[in-house]
Amino acid sequence: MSKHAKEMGILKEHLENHQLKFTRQRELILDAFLKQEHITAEEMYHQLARKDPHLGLATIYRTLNLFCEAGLAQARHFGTQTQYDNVSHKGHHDHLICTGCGKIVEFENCDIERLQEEVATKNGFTITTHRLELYGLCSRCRH
Amino acid sequence: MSKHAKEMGILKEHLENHQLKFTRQRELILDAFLKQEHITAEEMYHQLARKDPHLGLATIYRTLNLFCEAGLAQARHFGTQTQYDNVSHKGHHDHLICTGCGKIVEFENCDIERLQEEVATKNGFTITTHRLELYGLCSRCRH
DNA sequence: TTCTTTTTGATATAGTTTATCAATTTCAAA
DNA sequence: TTTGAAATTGATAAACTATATCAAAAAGAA
Repeated sequence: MSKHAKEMGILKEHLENHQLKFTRQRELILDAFLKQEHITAEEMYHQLARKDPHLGLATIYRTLNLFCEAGLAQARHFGTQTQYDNVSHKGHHDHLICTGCGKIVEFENCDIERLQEEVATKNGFTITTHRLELYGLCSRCRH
Repeated sequence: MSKHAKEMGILKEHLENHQLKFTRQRELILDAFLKQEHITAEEMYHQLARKDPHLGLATIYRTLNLFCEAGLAQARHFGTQTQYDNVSHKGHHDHLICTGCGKIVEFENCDIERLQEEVATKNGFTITTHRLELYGLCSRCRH
């Protein structure tokens, strides 16, 4: 049994529910993906080229987008590229980012999460995930 | 005197401090920009094409990036395009995004903003800006 | 006005992601 | 196990966004 049995199960269920097929490539890409916190399609392409030189870039893109639909990944536009975040690694923490030195502090705040739910409900939405990033200066950079 | 005298002043000061010149195009683009909460370069290109058909797309990009440097605008990667947010528009709004149909609802929540400040202060940060995106399904896509 | 520097518009280029399509693979049914 | 319809893949073309290039035009100080 694989180390990633749970996520593999989520993927298989998604595939079944959408008349999609379980392939060697999808298994390979999921295994590689779950080892990362986040990765770009290009990075994964080069990383997997060693294991399977014939794995095409288009397949990587298609598969990572599939993972997003299955709820295993989350796309995030960063600079000019798209980062695919590993949702299972992520937990529920948000980020404080210092624009001076690049320092990143993770935090969790239940009250904020509760208010987010409130806003969503008020607008008829059901939240599956979210992203909160606070940009500013840390104490050292402010001086 | 223009309706956007304050922002025009900020731009002119930035231009002077950087040996840049005040041009008809920069004035035109700033006027159009300040009427929006946020806009893409492409949208602005089409919008201004009616007033000045010869205004090039490259100039729009250059100028919007200039506004970012002057602190008048803020770039935000959204979907495949870059949104240029109007900073002078005080009520910073956040986004509810439907992963089913792509529908986007803007919202504002003072309580959330207050809690964000709290978190930042606790960690020694001073927030200059933030990004909050809630992903989920709208009422129509849930059914 | 003159002259130097910056800017502009048109377009080429770079870089990322998606579309296309013949060949291959999957998987359920026979 | 074999068959066959449907989905997937790999290679590559195409679409798209944003930046680079460069001759011509405009800005602004002298």
